[in-house]
Amino acid sequence: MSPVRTPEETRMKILETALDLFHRGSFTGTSINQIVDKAGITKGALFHYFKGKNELGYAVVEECLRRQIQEHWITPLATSVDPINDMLAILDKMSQMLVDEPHILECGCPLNNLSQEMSSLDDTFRLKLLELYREWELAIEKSIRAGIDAGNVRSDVDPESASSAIVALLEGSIGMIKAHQNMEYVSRVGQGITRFLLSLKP
Amino acid sequence: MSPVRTPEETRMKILETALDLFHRGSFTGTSINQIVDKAGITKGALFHYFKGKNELGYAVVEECLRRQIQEHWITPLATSVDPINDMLAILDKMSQMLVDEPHILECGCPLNNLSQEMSSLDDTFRLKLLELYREWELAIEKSIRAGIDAGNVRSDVDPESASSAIVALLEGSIGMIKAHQNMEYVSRVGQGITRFLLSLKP
DNA sequence: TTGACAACATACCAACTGGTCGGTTTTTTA
DNA sequence: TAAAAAACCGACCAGTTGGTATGTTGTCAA
Repeated sequence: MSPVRTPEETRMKILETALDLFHRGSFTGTSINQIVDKAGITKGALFHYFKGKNELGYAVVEECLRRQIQEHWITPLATSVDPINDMLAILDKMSQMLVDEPHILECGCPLNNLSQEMSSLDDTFRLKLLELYREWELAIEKSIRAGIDAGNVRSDVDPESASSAIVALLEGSIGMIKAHQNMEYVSRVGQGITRFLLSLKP
Repeated sequence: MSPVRTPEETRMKILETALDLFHRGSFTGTSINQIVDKAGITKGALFHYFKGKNELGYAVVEECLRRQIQEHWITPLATSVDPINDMLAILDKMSQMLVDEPHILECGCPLNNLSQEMSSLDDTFRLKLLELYREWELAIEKSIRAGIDAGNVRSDVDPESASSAIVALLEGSIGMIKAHQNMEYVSRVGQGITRFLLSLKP
């Protein structure tokens, strides 16, 4: 007989439901009642695992969002010596995600959304999100250095400012995509991103 | 004797207070009570001028935010034939604004904030904000065309995708600045923006 | 088998939300 | 100058918010 209580799964269910609702709506705009309803649990369970709504948000950042960044950016770039082509490949995959999961077209990037919403309201949120951004930027920065050494990136590129600009361009683009909500804009801004990345090639 | 009731001023006061609170906080996170308190008026006055909170938001977009975009981007670029240098000059002015009005460092761009927050929640908001973005992009696009004709921009630059990427990069940058909240990051990402713009030069 | 504790459930709370409505005061119009 | 209309006030409303207190149920070690 399978156990009726699976605490790890319950916790995960809460985190994933919260992530999804924060993504589709917003942190402030999502109520605890919505989360417990959609997760099929009760407030008692939620407050058993998380001290409050903010703590739940922090956990979503540190567990869910960190995993996503790791998976999509940090791991693929970890051993890259040709970051420009590798990033273009990642963007191709992302672009495909926009087709497969259309709600991303409307809802944007969960990391960006949460950062835009909470950075000016709660410093703990801001710092936790900033940490993710730093990890992301550093992964790109490191790969650019490797790319320069391997002769795949122009030697006059400054890895620091380039990686910051790349992250800013990507987050800005996904934000604009959310406002446009159509694939024509996606390909238009995609061309712009591609041109920028190619301009870093020797 | 000066009139005790100045309806135009009252309406403006409401709009400006709402803009400021939406900017510092968010649309959803700002209550009507906050707005009327800070504006020194009452709910009766607010609902006399605006049917509801959403209508007030729409008016903020169409009146306040449009004016800001016009003032900072559209007018300066209207007659430009050297858009790269002219945009760099605008960015210099923006950078100075970050020093003079430090709350922009924390609160970001009101247009970007509202767009990120409301695009997936309310289609009327999205379309009104999108209109502003289109005007902004078109102003840049037009100036790039003029720049190409005048020999100040590379002829292989696609004005459409380039203008989209520029707006995305700028909005992304101001969003990242909001997460970082320090001037070092501003100059770092500023270098990245500068490099991108200069890469469009012949 | 039995405590002890973790894992839930549920009823409840004060504070706040956007919005309404009847009334008063000022301004404009006829 | 009278009446109509615009400008504004503030008490009130039903619904929702994040959070709590108290209880019940399942699990597992001793």
